[in-house]
Amino acid sequence: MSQSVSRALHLLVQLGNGPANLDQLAESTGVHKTTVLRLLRTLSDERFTFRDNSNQYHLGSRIFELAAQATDQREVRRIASPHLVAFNREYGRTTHLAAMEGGDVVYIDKLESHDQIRMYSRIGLRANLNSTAVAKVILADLPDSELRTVVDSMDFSSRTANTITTPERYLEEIRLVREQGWAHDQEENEPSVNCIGVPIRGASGRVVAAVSVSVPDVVLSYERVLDLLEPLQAVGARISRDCGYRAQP
Amino acid sequence: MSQSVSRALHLLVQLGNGPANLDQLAESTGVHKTTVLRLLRTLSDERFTFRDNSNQYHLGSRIFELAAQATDQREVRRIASPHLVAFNREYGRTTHLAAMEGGDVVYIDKLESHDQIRMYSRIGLRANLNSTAVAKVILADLPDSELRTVVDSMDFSSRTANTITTPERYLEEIRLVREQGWAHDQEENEPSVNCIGVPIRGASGRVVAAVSVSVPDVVLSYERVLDLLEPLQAVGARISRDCGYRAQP
DNA sequence: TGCTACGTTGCGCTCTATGCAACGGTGATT
DNA sequence: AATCACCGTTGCATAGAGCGCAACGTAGCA
Repeated sequence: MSQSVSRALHLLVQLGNGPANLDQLAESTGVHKTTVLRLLRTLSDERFTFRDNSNQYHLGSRIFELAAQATDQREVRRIASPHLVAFNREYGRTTHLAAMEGGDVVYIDKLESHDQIRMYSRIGLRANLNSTAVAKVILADLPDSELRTVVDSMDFSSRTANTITTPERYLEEIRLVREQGWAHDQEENEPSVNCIGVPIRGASGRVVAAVSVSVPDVVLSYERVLDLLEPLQAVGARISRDCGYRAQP
Repeated sequence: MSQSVSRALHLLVQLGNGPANLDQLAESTGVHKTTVLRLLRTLSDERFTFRDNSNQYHLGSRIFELAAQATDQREVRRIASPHLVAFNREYGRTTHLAAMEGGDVVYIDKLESHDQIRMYSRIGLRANLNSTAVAKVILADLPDSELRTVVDSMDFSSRTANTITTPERYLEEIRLVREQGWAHDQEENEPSVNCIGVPIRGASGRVVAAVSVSVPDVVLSYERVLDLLEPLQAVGARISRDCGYRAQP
């Protein structure tokens, strides 16, 4: 469909067979040397390729980065599952696993609480960015520039008296989350429901998902929910480890 | 430099953050939705991305393939080194490690024999495609279409009386190599020098390099060189294993 | 010192890639 | 059940991006 893109991709595939120089790539892809040079420049700008001292082109670090991230994404749910089940069995609280999809934070797994009370949430549903612990945890890992973009187009509609409704207040909250490494939601998303969330990191070191527990305050007060923080962090660490994350890389 | 390529790469980077649909990608990259669609089609054609049932785009299998291949390439020399040293210490023969670079097969490591005789070869030097065991082993792993291309533009100049000088004869030889899993060079590259080579496979399953031993017939007859085949295959298997290769995937 | 091989650049033309506007299907909402 | 909104998709016409050519520069080799 798109000629130059197609050609660039063929170059990458070709480099998969081993390093090569301009002429070799030009011949094996049937593209003019000049064009190959310019395509490789673009590829190199984005670290999809690089050139060594002897003018040989190689596949670049971005390929590894993307592969690591993609693996993380594909695997989290499967890897997290047993840990979430164990956690849910022991503490019996509503447990959510959420991940970034496009501009949204989406619930990708959910375990119900053992008591009668059910939360309104469903796998596949979008989590409110401004009022949930999982969203805070995930957004906190974004670089500032991207965070800005997301926050700028965020819907700050109020869901309870505690909902954060301004960008300024939200960015402050994100600062806190970054500092302490976990997030809370004190009746911000649903009245009388408190929630805490922790990040899951993958082999790439980036946050790939978040786990949270939600508890109605008729069951546990906010202070008692905080007792769950330590075990929740432990679960998060275990899942991260299984996803290939190594602390302080 | 190249607008559409640059945009396509940004899409890949964006998808590294998680799956996304058209509109989300259009917004995050600042490119018109229509254009994003067309770029993604090209990317999907080459398996760099794919689309799931709910129209979410994800990073595709090609990324993993490339990452695996690139890792293989980067690591072979380092991984092979101790094995080659051990083999060379035990059998004392000239040992070569070669890999595909561009359209060439290049020596990427060499260990000298313990006797006085030295071969004319050097790390970085290109191996003759039509007359060396390492080249035969590496080319034998190429898909037929690529093999054809290489053979068509191959230099079949004769180096000894035994050198293969026709494409037909060479393709026949490759068939043999594929069948038996190793290659020989009976005084085809240098007069009075016999050689056998075996493949190294990486995590991707593809041949990423080849190891060979070369012995002047004043030192060992061709038949005695064949005694080295089994230990050489063992070394090849060990290196392959360390490169992440798992037999019969 | 001359030669060859290869990376690189400027230029002008062509064809590709792009944005627009409109269509159609699907799923959510009331 | 009906309507609406959302989102993927297509045809078209234009702009300008990408292309190949030819020439230059340079490094390595004989």
